[in-house]
Amino acid sequence: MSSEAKCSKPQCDKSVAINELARRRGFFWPSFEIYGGSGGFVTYGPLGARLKQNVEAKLRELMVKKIGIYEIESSIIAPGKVFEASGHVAHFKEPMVECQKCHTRFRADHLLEEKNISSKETEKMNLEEIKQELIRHQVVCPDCGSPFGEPTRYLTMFETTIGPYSGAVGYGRPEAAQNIFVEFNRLYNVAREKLPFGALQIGHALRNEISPRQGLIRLREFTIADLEFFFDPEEPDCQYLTEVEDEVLPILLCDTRLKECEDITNFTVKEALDKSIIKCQWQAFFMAQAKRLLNQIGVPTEKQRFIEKLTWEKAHYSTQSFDQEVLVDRWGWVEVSGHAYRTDYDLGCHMKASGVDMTVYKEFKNPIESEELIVKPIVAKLGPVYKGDAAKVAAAIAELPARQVADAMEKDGSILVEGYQILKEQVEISKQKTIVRGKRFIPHVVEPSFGCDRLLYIALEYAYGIKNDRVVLGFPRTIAPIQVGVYPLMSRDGLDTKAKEVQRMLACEGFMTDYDETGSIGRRYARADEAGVQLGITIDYDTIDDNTVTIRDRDSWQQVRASITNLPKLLQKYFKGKANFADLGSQIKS
RNA sequence: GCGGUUGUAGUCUAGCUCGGUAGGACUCCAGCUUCCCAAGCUGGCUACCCGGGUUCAAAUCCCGGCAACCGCACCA
Repeated sequence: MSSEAKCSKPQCDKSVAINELARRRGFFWPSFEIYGGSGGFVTYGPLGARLKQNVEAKLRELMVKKIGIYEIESSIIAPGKVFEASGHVAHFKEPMVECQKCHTRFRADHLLEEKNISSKETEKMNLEEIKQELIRHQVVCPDCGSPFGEPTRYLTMFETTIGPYSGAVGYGRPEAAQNIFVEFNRLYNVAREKLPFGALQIGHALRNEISPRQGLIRLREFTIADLEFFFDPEEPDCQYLTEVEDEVLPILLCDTRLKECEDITNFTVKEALDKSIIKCQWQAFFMAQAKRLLNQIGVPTEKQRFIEKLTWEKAHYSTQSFDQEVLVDRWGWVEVSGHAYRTDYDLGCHMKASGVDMTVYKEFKNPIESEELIVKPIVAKLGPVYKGDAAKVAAAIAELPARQVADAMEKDGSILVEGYQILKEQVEISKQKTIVRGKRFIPHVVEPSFGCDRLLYIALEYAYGIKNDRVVLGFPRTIAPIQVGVYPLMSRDGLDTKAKEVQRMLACEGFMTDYDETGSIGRRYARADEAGVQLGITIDYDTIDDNTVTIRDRDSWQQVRASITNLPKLLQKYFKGKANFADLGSQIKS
């Protein structure tokens, strides 16, 4: 990952300003502060929790509602077998060595790889063997040339025991995907045994990072949204493709990357598929939806890109992978979603490890009829001749290809099987018609996977703006954590009572509302802007007379006047994007 | 994990050299004032990261821990 746009002075850095604002206004802050804190854990406050819900709702809207994906919710802890089968136990456990002098740490397998010992071999070694190999090849610290200390293994999964028996190892899931694979049979049943279908799980995942930094970007406990979409590899067409085929995807191709170049090539979804840049229609579809998701939480297309992963960067299960990245002020390009074509890898692994059949049955459109030559030993005739060996002889005959037996009988009238001369009359040769009506296979999977905490951070960063020296969080209206703030111009003369009535009415109509009566009206507008409150409704003395209010737009600071009676309908249209701010009421001259 | 820097109210910070338990600004809360963009006045709440040591006395000096920031490493 490149790390341009780096800034040495933390002051001029958006992330510092956002973290400060987030703490102060209650979007998020480091957890467990009263005990000194613990790195890599975060608590979302009232505004943050709501913003996160709204971002996740957007994801559901694009992925779940529009394409009929099933959503599940399963457990964070899983028995050891699950992650042994998936390959995570092997891949999350890295042998490390530390230089005794300069204390730099290295991956032992990487060091041995330079001595032509493949990572497959090191995976099988225990720590003592790794130590011996390091000594044998005289591997020393590449930085200072000093010898290494004892190798250790670092497991990035959280390990625990389930129940009181220490033998029952459990792991905190490092991704939400495995729950879906493990439950495949039930889900397939619920889907009434039809492909394609997808399942989504949004939930917490755990990775015991060595050193989490970068705030919300890398956490030890975080929210992941894994979508596993199952389809028949022989019918890979996506029926919604026309909805996205003109969507432009900015892609940084492997070939470009190998030239040490970061130039982006723009493809429409259609082009990318035609030119086989993206090999799977569904994967292209999800990439287009992912691009739209980021657009809708405030990231323009020119600040997004998809990176085609190089062979050695791809996870063990994937044949083609793209990472979706967004340009972030502090850290450059940051991954927000991964799009992997996982083939039948995961279901295959769980099938093998559990012994449970996870194939699906597909009926052919036209049953395949075939005529097969059958050679059947006639045991009644073999018995009297071979006595005790008869069964063995019969089995040996059945082992032979039918064609070979038939040809020999035709030609010689007999065949030599395991030293026995078998005569024509001792077997029955016939043609048998068989009808194959279908077959069983393991579905293929494309997986879009999102980091929800990163999405939230990015929504905040792209909303962050400064207008007249004030911070304004200009969220897209569909994700604003508070939709409507209600303010009495004065907190007396019945204006406050009226304002509370209006707030209550709007809350009952289903809007996210806030009420604020302290300080001057200007101060309250400023507070609201900083929290990203989309609209402000102010109750003034005219309201008492004619039941109208002013509505203020957070982004333009313009105001219009509308009747309270019309508010619910108007606001509903506005928040669904079916009305503009100017449509909400009559202009007010300022 | 390693090395460097740092840790004082919600936020920004003064005080630390040379020990005598904290001062400001903004925010927040209450009251007054104020008829639409952080106005003003009065009052109020709130802090020395945690633990240990030295000392009559520690925000200050020493040791240990934790956390943050910057580099290194790590990020299946």
